[in-house]
Amino acid sequence: MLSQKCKYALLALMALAREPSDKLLLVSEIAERENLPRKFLEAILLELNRNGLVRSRRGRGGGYALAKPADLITFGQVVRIMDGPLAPLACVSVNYYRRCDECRDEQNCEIRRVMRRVRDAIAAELDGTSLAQALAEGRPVPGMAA
Amino acid sequence: MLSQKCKYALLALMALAREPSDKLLLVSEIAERENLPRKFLEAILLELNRNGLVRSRRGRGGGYALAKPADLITFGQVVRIMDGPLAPLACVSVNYYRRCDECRDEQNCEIRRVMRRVRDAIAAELDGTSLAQALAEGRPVPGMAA
DNA sequence: CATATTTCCTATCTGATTACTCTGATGTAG
DNA sequence: CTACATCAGAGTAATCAGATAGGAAATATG
Repeated sequence: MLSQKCKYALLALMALAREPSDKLLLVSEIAERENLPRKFLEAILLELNRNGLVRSRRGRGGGYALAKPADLITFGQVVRIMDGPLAPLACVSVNYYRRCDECRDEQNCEIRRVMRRVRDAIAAELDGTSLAQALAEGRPVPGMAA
Repeated sequence: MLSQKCKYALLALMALAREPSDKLLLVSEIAERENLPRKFLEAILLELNRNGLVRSRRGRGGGYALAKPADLITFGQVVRIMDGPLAPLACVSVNYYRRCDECRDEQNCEIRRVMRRVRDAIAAELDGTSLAQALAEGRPVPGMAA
């Protein structure tokens, strides 16, 4: 399960993705729109900023915007920043690999084989979906009957 | 990420799945073979027993065996028992559904839509793989060249 | 320049969860 | 009866989740 932090990050990023790329949103605006705790959200946006997903401007007229186009930010990037590995076991993680302490023969571990497939399935979805795509799915083409 | 508990449970179940269905293994035997903390494993097997995946016999000559054939025990069952929901968000969980507190319009949540696909992908792998299958993948047909 | 605004940064807090261990009760075979 | 093994529950230390608090730094505006 994703942490609240990660979910909030995704909600905030989607809110920014809905705006024109030069429009700055205040933390408090995002918090209100998405119904999120303001202070916590502030910390989250800070982290997203440090990781280059978001850019900010301080002082009056300041706020946050996406640091790059919404089709270049994937769910996978966000989850990895906020929660770490996508993989169900560290020993099948591509970006956060770590050997299992108890493991004697990693190559022939059946559980690992299964979990690798799970990891790949998760990564395929999350790395294959950008903020822009998620947004587009939500707003189906007008005139296209349901 | 799966908990250690869940990983240990899978390791223990795979160990049992390798044995003939009537053979009882001691907790200490499993712990030694799989390199797991004995007391912790004991608690885990107890939980698997309560949930009907494993059967036990006490006293001298006792031990644990699978409660049903290895092809009827799926990874999904084990993970749900030990760690709960497979889904990345509770609001897309089939077995552990819970609404998000901050959510205003679940039907139109774009994040939810993405996470539903992730959940389905995870569930397809985990519910689609039994202990028997995992075992079979590990032991490729002899005579079949690599 | 003064001031209001807004992000940036560090620190802290509380409660829950994780990963175990300990002690003893209960059941079973010989 | 007794050695063996699971069953049961409490206990514990460390970590993490989910926040909040308070102030420093930057910036637009008058």
